[in-house]
Amino acid sequence: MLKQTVTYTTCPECESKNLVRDIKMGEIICSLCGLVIQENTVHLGAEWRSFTLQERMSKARTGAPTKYSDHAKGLSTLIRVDRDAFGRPLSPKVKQQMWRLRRWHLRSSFHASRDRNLSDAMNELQRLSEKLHIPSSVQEMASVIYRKALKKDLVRGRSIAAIVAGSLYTACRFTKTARTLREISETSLRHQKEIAAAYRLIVRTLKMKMPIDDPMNYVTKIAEKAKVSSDVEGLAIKIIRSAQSKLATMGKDPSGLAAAALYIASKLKKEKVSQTKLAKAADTTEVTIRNRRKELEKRLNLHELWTARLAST
DNA sequence: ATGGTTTTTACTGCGTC
DNA sequence: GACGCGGTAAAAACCAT
Repeated sequence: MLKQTVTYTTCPECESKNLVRDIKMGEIICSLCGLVIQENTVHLGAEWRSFTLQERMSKARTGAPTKYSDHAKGLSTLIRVDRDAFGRPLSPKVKQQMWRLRRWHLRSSFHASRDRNLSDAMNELQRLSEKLHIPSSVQEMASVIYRKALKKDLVRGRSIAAIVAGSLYTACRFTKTARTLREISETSLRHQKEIAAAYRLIVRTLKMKMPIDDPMNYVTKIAEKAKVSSDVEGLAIKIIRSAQSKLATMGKDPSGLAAAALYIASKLKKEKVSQTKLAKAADTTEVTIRNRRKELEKRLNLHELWTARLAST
């Protein structure tokens, strides 16, 4: 098979310059639309592929719901401190030595279990990041968040995969990387609710100050997915901005709002984009787009839309 | 647990290509 | 007919209390 040797600087699919070289997978991908531009060398990821959930579950060695509490089971050999092998009481001096030994025993196995937890978690994080094409800097941040969560004992009694997904989502939100909770939960082994709970837990206990989920962050992603011109995209951004100043944006699904803004913009520019397309790109429904559109057109009356249009043409 | 808000699902009629 | 568009009602999901 012939290898493609052309090197790109922009994504041929969406014109984005945001290309990422993924060492592990040995390929170059567009971090916005996820297109794999160049597949070249060694593939260091998982050697198996899976097509159904069941298959994935059975093949995955990393994502198994290993519980933190399992580690107690490895500790069947407790060192006794009060009596010797014949059941006779020990002298205070020996007793003290035994306490020390016991403490080290506990401590070392604790460390071992923590290491295993961490390596499991990092494997899972790697898997998710590959599938979702997460920029490595964001992935790095997710791993830091996970370590902090581990230190705060948040993983005990919960599934590692859920906390990992939660950490990843937190990192995405924090860095304004446009990945929805649903996208993440669909590639994770855990359910969306569980991951959302993990996210809230992480934010709360680590006292992270999160930036609000800005519809603006989704505009470019949706625009490129639905193949909308950058002209329309710019207008959509203006629409959202003025909507935000008019406080018409709170409590609403941000990606739905972004899609509606794009829809209005495309209509104003007579560049027809169907609701269905936008809805699919935004991972929402046509109804939501219609509702947002109605609200937007009501709040920012036609006059403003016209001036916005004039300003951009 | 519950009630209020938002999104989704499913179904409708209308116009156009 | 197929498609896009707009609306509605009811179910489901979400959130604060």
